[in-house]
Amino acid sequence: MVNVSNNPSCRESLILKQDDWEVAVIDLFLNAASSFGLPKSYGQIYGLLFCRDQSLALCEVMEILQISKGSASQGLRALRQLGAVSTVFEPGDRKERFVAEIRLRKLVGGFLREQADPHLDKGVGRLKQIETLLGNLDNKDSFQRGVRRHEILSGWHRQMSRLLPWVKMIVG
Amino acid sequence: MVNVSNNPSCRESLILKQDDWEVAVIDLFLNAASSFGLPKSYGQIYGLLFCRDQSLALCEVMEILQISKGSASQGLRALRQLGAVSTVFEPGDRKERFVAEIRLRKLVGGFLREQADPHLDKGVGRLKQIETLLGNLDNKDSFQRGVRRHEILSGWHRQMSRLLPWVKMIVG
DNA sequence: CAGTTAGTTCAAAAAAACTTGAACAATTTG
DNA sequence: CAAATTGTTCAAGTTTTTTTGAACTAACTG
Repeated sequence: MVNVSNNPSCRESLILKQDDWEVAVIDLFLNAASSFGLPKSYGQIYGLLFCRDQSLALCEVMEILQISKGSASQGLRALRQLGAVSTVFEPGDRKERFVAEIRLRKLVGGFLREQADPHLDKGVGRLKQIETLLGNLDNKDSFQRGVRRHEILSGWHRQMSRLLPWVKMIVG
Repeated sequence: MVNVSNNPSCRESLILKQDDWEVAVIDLFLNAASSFGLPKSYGQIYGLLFCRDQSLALCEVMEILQISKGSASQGLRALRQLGAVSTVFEPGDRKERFVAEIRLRKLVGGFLREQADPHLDKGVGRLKQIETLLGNLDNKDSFQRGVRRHEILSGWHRQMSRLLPWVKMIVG
């Protein structure tokens, strides 16, 4: 096995080789990422790390997946932010190395924290804004209709807020 | 109040007028649609119908939201498919008219049925494919690693499948 | 049955999202 | 401290998604 890498600083040999099953798993995560509204490259990166026992460095991720430095850097940062990957420093190595978080509870928790919770918070602000607009209204019919809609939305908001803790619990 | 419409066949007067609070609600749904991975126009259309007591026809949706016939047609079809809008025929009117479904349970149920369930089903196929690829493998280490990953993914799949009925229950 | 009207379809245009890579900052090594 | 290494940033390029609108089908109407 020769060094597939063009970058002499990047680790050589077996680590840069992907098995067929790994390609399939990475593709699975690529699709999953899309359907969660995340860029495909995030899915690929997570999928690669998910497959490996050993941590990988940014340059290895780049070369195995054939993606640019920018994508790898941004993807790894976002995944870390989501709690889906964590960093490891190996002694005598300057490079930051990455491993996948594989506990579903942590993955779901991170996703909800970073994606769902902010939406619910923004929702509170939007509901307040709608109240304000209803306050400035003199048309009686429209006002009553608006109040009813505001009540419905508030109810939905409450139910969604109740749901999230259960999701974390059932998955965890 | 004059007829805002350019299309003489489309209903005139008050119905084409939007209040400020309606604009805000429509914008809320526009954003919500994006974050569920649906086109923004779907959110706008749903939001408009959500605000109204009276059913609206395709041409009214077009004119109020200032979107094209194609968008309105496709959006209404997709929303109906999701169970988020339903159609009404008023006697003596050839046009199909639309109203929003506002029961959260129905909305969530439709979304899960059309979006989540198909992904879980596809997941079964993907897991089978990975098994097959592992079968064709002679490298012992890679095989064992692949089997472990397959087990993890199967576990996740099972947990997600268990979760969905609960979501429908808690929201309903 | 010719003329309207309601609604669908889909190729092309527009907009949005994602990726790239070169310039940059920060750190380490000789 | 100069050179090398690691990683970030972001404007520009690419790809994907969404929207448009003109051509079309179907169904009603006088």
